[in-house]
Amino acid sequence: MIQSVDRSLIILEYLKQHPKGLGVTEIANLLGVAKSTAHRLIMTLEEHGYVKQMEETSVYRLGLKFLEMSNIVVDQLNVVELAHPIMEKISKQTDKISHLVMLDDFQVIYIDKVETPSAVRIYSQLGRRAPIYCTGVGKAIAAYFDEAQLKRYLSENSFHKFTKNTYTEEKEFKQELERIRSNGYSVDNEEHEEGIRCVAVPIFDHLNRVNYSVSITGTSVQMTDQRIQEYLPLLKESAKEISSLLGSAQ
Amino acid sequence: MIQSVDRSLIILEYLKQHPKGLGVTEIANLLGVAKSTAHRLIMTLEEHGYVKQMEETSVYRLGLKFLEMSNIVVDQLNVVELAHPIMEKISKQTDKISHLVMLDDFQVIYIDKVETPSAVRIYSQLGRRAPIYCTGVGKAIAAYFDEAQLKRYLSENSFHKFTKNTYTEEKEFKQELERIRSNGYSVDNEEHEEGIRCVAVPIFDHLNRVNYSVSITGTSVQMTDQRIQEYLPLLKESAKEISSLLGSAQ
DNA sequence: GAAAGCGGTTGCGTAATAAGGAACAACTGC
DNA sequence: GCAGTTGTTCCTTATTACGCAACCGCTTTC
Repeated sequence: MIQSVDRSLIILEYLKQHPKGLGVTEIANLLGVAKSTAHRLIMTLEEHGYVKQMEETSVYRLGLKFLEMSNIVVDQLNVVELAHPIMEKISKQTDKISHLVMLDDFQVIYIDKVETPSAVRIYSQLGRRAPIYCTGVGKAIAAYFDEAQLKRYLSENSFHKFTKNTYTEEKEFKQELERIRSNGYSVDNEEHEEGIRCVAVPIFDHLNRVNYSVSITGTSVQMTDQRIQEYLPLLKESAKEISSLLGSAQ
Repeated sequence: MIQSVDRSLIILEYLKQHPKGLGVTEIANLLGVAKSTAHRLIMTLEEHGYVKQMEETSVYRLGLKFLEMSNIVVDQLNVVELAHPIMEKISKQTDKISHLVMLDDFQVIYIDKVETPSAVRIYSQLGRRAPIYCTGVGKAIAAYFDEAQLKRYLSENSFHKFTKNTYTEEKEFKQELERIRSNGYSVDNEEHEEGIRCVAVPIFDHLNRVNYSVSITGTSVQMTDQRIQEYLPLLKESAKEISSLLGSAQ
């Protein structure tokens, strides 16, 4: 591990956590280094566009370079290109948001979203990470973990209670995964965010592994059990289509 | 400038240019350093999620961390949140793509996009940079450069000819900016990409500066002059609305 | 109006780190 | 089975990153 590279990336992490920006002195204090050290690290990040100094306040914020790089990362994920038109169909037919997520380091990360103008407004979901155990999209993937993977997940994860509906017992969670495998879909019953419900199904790849899932998301008022049942055939068919585009035999 | 930080960010740039990924030896060769040096730089980037090693091929690619950071950057741009519902209205009423762009280092960068399922498919525009002189969105901003700014832009810019419609003469370009100020809108007449036309208008901020613009984009078949005239009232009204949300008196 | 304090920035000498080389392991191709 | 290549690890040393001091600009206080 190279200390100065590590430090510069930690600066980026602090700026992530402080959206209004941070000054040189604050960054030096947070990092535990001299102001001149912090300044030089920041200057190097600024040179490459990863940070930007605000004109009036002199504080530094994350730079637009991340948008560029993000664009490239998304382009590398061929599942996004394959799934997008199918998600547009889902969103149009249900007038709801459709999300595509990917498993990464025992969390899910939102890699695409399609919405309609009247769909409930949830901003900047792309790039957002979320837990597995209390999201529909996460549970839809976890249901297909192999035994070793599930064991490792459960040993590393802690069941934080986001809402009154969040599962916090390992046994309950395992039973829920059982139900999901049986039903072929999962539901986030306001387990992660109050007022938000979604239904999700897994996407299988050419090796029949599940690293992605696709969902329909709405408010808990909109997403009644009956409505979910109505949407399920479309969602399952869509996931099947995406899976087959990825080379799955399922 | 800290050399090892600089090097690690240059590695990211190489990975941006090589979407299929690069191995340690290739990166070392491109950087002109020893394999062990390259390896340690890459390991540090990987530790923070900025690169990821592919399982089968051992090559490194850009990591998902960029999606996360991009999410934060977009959240910091309040113009995106303010403009988005208005862009949805534009896209719905015109059945075309609406783009929001921002000026950055004498280029424009796409910071939001709204599309409909039947709109022409242009992937991963978000985060993409484009020239000012041959895009509707860029010209809509450049038309409002002050004299010093325009002078600096013209001294730094080179007029690469993307299509047969691209302006390559400074005089022609200046005359075009004059027309845009007079008309209150600009048109990209397949100047940047063959087959793509757009109409764009500037967005004024509270200091009456123009750092953003919003557009309607479609194929050249769809975006006839007549159709553009039809769309203009909606687009101008929308830009006015966004401008006033940003505190502009215009 | 002057002084104190704070933040951002710069330059220099030195301590600590980053760098390269060598070696090793794993894999591929002939 | 061997040669070649790539990725990875460890150790010594050369080079860089670091911290300190000083400076500049701005704001606040007296």
